[in-house]
Amino acid sequence: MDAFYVSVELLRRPELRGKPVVVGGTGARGVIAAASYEARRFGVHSAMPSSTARRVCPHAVFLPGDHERYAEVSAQVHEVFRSVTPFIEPLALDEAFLDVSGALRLLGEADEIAHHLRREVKARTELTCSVGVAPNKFLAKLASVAAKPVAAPDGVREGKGVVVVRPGEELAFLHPLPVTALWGVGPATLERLTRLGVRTVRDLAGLDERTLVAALGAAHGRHVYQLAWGKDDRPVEVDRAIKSIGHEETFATDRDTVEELRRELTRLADAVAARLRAHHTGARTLTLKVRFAGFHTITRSVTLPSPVATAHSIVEAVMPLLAAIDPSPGVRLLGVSGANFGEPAEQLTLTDLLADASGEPNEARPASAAEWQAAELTMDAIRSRFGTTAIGPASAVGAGGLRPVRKGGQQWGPDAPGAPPSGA
DNA sequence: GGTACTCACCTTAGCTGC
DNA sequence: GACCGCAGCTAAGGTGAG
Repeated sequence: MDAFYVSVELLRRPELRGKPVVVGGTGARGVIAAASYEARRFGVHSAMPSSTARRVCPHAVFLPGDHERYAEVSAQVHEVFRSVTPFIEPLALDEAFLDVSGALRLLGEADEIAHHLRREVKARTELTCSVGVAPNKFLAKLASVAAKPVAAPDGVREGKGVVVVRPGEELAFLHPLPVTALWGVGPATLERLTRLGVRTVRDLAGLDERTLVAALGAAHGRHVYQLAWGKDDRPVEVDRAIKSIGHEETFATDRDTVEELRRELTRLADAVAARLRAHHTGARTLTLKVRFAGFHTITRSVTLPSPVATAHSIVEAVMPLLAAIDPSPGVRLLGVSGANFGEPAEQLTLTDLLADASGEPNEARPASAAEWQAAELTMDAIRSRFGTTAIGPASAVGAGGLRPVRKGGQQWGPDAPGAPPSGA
């Protein structure tokens, strides 16, 4: 999708069409999620700090993001995809790989299918998308980039909409591109490649594979070398199982006591646990992430004997890691994630819980793991009926009241004080 | 001096068991 | 008993994508 988040906002605000519009964090610590092509002319791009964007494009209209709305539109787009093929690998809310090799007889050549998709997406959502067609995923991705509109300082050029790379044309398409076009070449790899005199994909393809392995490591070096020759045999994966679930949050102001951090940790753990239970799984490895005021970031992890799926168990396991950290320099971000999935040791259902409700009165003793699980299952039930703000762990409540964590709820940084919350 | 969130994957190092 | 090589696991950090 082209400038997806901005395009969705423009459906509600058509008077902003043709103007520089950006979507993202409104607070001092926010970043840009998407910029209209008119804003990109001034150098605004996604992941740019909002403060920088305001400086380089002060006349742009800044809008908070609405993750839930984008997910709804994304679902509509994916319905269009499913009308063409069941072989879909979602890459992001606004991007997916489609294996259309099985639809060729029914719908025509791949480029005809691409135009069909663009028409259907436009008819369904009023949004435009760009489609890349190629023999493999990596080239299709690059072709879709080549199909997009271009923002130059002198104006916005309309994109081709569809770019097809036919078998035999791969290297002619690929080799003139800058090496940063390759998947896996970010700032760190670029610096190493620049030291080897590499600027274009052609330069890279001209190197010996062993040279690349020496410079980038075995896996990365071999991978990048294969890509430089247009080789990518990864299939379109329809059911990619997730391997980790996590939440992290940058605070509007730094936290500097363990007690404050414990409250934040409980909120984050509650959100992680709820998602683990929604996936009917638990996590054995728990990772704590702390970013200090100076942006130095550390991670600490622990692997448990068996998987857990309650906020209580997560906090209990991670709290010693947090307690060993000195928060006095100020902590700007806290995160917690779970991985190494497996079935949680004690797996109650809501039915078990209701059957137990007639049991004996509680004594003055700490709650058991099963009781914590029962309590959190009850929270799941209440939230599914009354919404995520209906209930939360008491130990997570701070001066600002209950602030539930939702996936994507604070995607682009803390809101500006006084501004309407993102998604409002 | 400013840099979000989520997820995947890799590298390196240390430890353990065989 | 000491040592070596290897595999497997864990921990921490880094890189990259969208």
